[in-house]
Amino acid sequence: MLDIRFIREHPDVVKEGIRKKGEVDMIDKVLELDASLRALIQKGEALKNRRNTVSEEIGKQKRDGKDAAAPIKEMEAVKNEIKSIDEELRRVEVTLNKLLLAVPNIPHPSVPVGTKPTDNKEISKWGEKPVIDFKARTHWELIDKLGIVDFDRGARITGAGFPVYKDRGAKLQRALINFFLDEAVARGYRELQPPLMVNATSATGTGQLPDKEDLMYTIPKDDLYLIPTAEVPVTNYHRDELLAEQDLPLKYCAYTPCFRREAGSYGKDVRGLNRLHQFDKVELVKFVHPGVSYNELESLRADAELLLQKLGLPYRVLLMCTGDMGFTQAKKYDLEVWAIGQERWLEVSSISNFEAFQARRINVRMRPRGSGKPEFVHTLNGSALALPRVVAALLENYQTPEGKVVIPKALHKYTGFEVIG
RNA sequence: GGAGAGGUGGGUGAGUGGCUGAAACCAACGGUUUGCUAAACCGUCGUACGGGGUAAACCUGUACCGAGAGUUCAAAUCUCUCCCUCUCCGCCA
Repeated sequence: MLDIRFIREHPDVVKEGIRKKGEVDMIDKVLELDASLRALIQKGEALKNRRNTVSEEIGKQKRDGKDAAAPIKEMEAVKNEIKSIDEELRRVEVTLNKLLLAVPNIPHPSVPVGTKPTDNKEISKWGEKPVIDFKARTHWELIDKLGIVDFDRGARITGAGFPVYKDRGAKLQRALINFFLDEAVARGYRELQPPLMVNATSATGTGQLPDKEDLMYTIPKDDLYLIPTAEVPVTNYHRDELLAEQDLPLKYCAYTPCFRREAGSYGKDVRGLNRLHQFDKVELVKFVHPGVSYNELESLRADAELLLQKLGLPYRVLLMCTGDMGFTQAKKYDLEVWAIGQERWLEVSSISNFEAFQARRINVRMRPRGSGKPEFVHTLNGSALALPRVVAALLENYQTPEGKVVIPKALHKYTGFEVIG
């Protein structure tokens, strides 16, 4: 959510930002509602002022034993007027709020303007694509051969996109989760284990609701949502809190399964582990001072990149263009890892600065040192990392001519084995 | 799921219809003292949205004591509904 005052004072900047993201511009309507809301507030407040003054008078007169019938009569009329203005005000407020929740975050000036994947800017690359003298298998071919993930039985148990990991496949998952968490904790992130279901308020706070409801699995009977990412519960961890400036930045990491409906996906995108309805991820979340959020974004990116480096997986960093960014983000990087079997880049991390967009929705502020007024913090998050595609890249890039897979050294102490197959 | 107790400012916690935006304490912040630290003492100290002020200061209005509705001229305070927390019982991994 954007600051209504900012919208009021810089409508053109906001409209430009919305246009760049390719979203619907409802700013004129917002301004119109805002103006009538403020008119109603002023009218109502004048009447309430009258009510308060006269009521005080009545109290005084009664204490003095005087008759107060006349002012009481007057106040009955005022009371009704206040009530009808409040009702109208409420209606306008609800409409305005609904609209404001649907206004996207505006992109940072450094974000390239564009709508297509080719408008994303590659800003760096790490590692060399492996060179091999045999035909590389895809990870689903390797999985089939090694028997470490069972898609068919998963589909029988639940449905497509819910694989069962087994034997060394299961152990590899567990190893990666532990590796990612240990690395995060070593870099100053506090480990949280949050709920896997959230209520509607939390989902609205991070921006999944109202517009992305179809992304999530819902539990209608209890009015809950399965989390699509740990971002949702972890960012809401400090909802409605006033933080102390000296406690910032607050850095958290959390491992959770993630649940996504992914309606409408098809083709090679969904082969094997490329896109699942349930997958594991370690997420990093930061609450930071608004003045330093772009530095924090870079260090968050570095934290995620380090994992890929330790795993020896070649990757590239993309600065996402305005059209490829989500509704809530001001700036976003994607990390994409090279998978030799599929000969394509796989997104394994998405690292974003939301500025105050989420903080305003979830009402997380910090009190500046000294006597300043509370300010909204900035929130950021990044995957570090999403497991299935890391597994996919690991299998494909570290395969041997015989179809075995060598485990990178950084994982040995977590897996307890050095090769699969 | 059943019974009971409770939800007040950054925190603890007073407050049962008008003089309460809210005592007191703690924390925080500013200062005095001190060789430094600590302690002690003095002072400041809720948030949001308006209006005034060139503006910081400051003055002023309204709202907010879990959420919503109601009673009343007037609600933190009375009534109802809902949410949450705690205790006991039941069920259960």
